Amino acid sequence: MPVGLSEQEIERVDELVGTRRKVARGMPLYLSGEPFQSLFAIRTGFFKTEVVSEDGREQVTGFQMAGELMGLDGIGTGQHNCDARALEDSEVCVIPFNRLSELSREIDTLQHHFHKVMSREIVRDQSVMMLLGTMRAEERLAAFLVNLSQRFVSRGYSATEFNLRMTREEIGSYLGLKLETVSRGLSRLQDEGLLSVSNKNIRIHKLDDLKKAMSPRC
Amino acid sequence: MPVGLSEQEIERVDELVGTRRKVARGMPLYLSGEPFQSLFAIRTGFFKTEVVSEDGREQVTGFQMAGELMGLDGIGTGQHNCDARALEDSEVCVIPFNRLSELSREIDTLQHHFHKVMSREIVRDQSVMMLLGTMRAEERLAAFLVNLSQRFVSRGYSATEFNLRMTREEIGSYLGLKLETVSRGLSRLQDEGLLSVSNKNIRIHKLDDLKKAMSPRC
DNA sequence: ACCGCGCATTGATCAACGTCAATAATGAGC
DNA sequence: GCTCATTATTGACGTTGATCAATGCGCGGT
Repeated sequence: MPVGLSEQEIERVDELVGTRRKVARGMPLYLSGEPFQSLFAIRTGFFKTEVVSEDGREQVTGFQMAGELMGLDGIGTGQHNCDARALEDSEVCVIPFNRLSELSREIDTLQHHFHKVMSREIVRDQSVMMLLGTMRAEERLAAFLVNLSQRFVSRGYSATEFNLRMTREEIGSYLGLKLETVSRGLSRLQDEGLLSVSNKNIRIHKLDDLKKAMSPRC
Repeated sequence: MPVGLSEQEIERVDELVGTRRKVARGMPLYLSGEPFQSLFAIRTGFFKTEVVSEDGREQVTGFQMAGELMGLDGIGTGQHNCDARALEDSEVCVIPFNRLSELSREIDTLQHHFHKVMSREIVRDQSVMMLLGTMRAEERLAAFLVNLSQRFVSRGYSATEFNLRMTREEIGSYLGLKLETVSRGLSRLQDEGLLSVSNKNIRIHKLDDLKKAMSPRC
């Protein structure tokens, strides 16, 4: 992942991320409470992370796709603090954390890179807080779809046509809404002509207008 | 902050956090968009952090008190991504980030400690996401007060009697509520006999019941 | 290809919270 | 100590999204 390394350094980073692991759709990569030992970089596939509170409430805290790092929440306590579950058959690289720590003490580019990744995770979480704290249902949905679109396009896929890997209920959990509200919101965006929904397939017709729909009503 | 260092290491960490800075009530410690250079550890006082979105929406993302670290959000982009503002006259230690990076490459206890702090920040943000996504107004308020109580008690102050440093509006922004809802919620908790509110002064009478009030209604 | 269950859509109703408004109380600054 | 602006409280009403319910559809598994 990091750039600007020497041949030799690249080799050492490569052997750091030696082992791989396949996770079948629906199966956990890790569960809350399990001892933390490794970070995971997604090679292929799609995951959700979910926290469960003491009183049984569940909340999806994020959806992760290829190239993204999972498990950062476990460093602080030495135990994973959320469940990570594959939304489709997936493959991850296993990154033993103590070896990452050692290596990042020697390769400062790697250290910087790792710090940046953690920091961006904090910023990402804060923007979700803003979404949950200030946006209305349809705005949240628009923001969610625009975010997905951008992440797909940065991976070389279409910005305007993609398949959702998660259910309405999971989207709702992530956005702080009930699944019915998600469904209604999608129908409404469709009625307004911004996109077409057919189950999990999304075709965005007016990406600009969808971005505008993230802001308070006209 | 870290423990288990040798005399010499402690000395080096001490000189890392050399300079201090006073921030008067209402003044910013840093603003969104400013270049990121340092982290800040609060010595005394009380801060809020606040993000402002493109369309002008504001959201308080946290309240920080003595011993807590601010500025982690700036590492990823090299710019601060939120405003940090003092809620009372405060003093912070300035921690130049590149020197922290260097030193943490040499002192692995420091490195581990720093990674844990960042990770805990991620976990904290996720629990706020859960609060915003799943809790009702009164539950959010109860959770907020219990959290404050715990943080005060871990600093040697009373768990049951303290002064809020922030306005109802700031509490509301943090909890995704309007200030009127915050005010009504506090009045309601008072009517139920769980606590007494007099402006910014809070006296918790039944901490256990307040904790129960964080869960869905009886 | 078929079956069955999980997932999605849509409608009707309701409660929670937001909005608007009026008033009261505080405390910061002079 | 006084004054004014800021902050807080409370009420009446409106809106949004949750809840309850019924139906339909699609996809995974065999």
